[in-house]
Amino acid sequence: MSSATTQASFCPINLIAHVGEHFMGRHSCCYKQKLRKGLWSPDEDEKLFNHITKHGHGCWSSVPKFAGLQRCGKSCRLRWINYLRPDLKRGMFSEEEEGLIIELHAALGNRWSQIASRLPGRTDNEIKNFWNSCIKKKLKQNGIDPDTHKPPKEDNPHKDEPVAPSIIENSDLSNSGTSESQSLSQSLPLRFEQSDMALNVIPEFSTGYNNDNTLTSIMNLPQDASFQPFQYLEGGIDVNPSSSSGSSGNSSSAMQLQSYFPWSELLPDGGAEIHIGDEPEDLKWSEYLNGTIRCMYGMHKDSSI
DNA sequence: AAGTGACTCAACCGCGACGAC
DNA sequence: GGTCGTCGCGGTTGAGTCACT
Repeated sequence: MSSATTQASFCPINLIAHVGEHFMGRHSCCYKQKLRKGLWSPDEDEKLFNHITKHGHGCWSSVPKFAGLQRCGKSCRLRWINYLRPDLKRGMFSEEEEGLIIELHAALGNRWSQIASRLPGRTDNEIKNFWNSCIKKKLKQNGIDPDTHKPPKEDNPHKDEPVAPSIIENSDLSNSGTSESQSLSQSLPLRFEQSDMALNVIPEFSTGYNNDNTLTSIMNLPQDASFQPFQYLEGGIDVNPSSSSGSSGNSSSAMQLQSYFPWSELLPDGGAEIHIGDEPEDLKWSEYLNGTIRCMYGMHKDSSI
């Protein structure tokens, strides 16, 4: 069920029938003031929307009073943020958004508000629901623990390796959005190998945000002569096997990578840095991201997230 | 048509952080 | 330093919907 189909009770343009009289119990504060709780009626939505678009929300606790609502400020704030805000994006999550959510969750954990801040038009609540209802399931189906972003411990060939130094504690991404000028120094050791995979050499990725708020993934290419970047970055790219088969070492792989991703940069150590956000618009984002995710998670080529 | 279980998602709840006094 | 009010966050709940029998 898409959010679009269920959010029909009100939209600023369209008032659609909605059954409104719900009193499901009250906050203590709401009880004291005999405030309403539960689902919002179209009338309430309209009052709140009109008030905030005219006057802004200011102090949330005073909003219900000035908007003529029998609600607590907290409830008004939630309704505005999750439903009435005009900049909200509606409908299903795109593949690109889904991939980004997974990547950000790997870095940030359940910090939904920070994840939401990287997805314009999406709310933390929406992303949290999407994660819990869809992505978790898909990752499990692909043999990935959604909490650790790794295969379950018993199947993890790297289980004896030190656990990724807490991505959350160490990553710049974990800093609350106060400073977007994070460097790219923190690594996300999402690297593992599965013998039954078509892809048997998994490059290691690091991600972070640049000063300009673009997301960058650094792919540390393996020191392996057999590495062919397009085993990983597949999708929408015409891979010429003869050109990649001659690759010897990560340096040439990186060069190949850059020849297909001209906005990427070669790094001094032979790796390549991909700037997500700098790519030409005509690139199929989903295809690129799919490749990235498969890469990060070491999925079988044919598996889908 | 009715019953049931799975699923989705809007909204609630409780808590911590923060600032003002 | 203590108290209070406000805000924002993450976890949880439960009504509504759908699919299946």
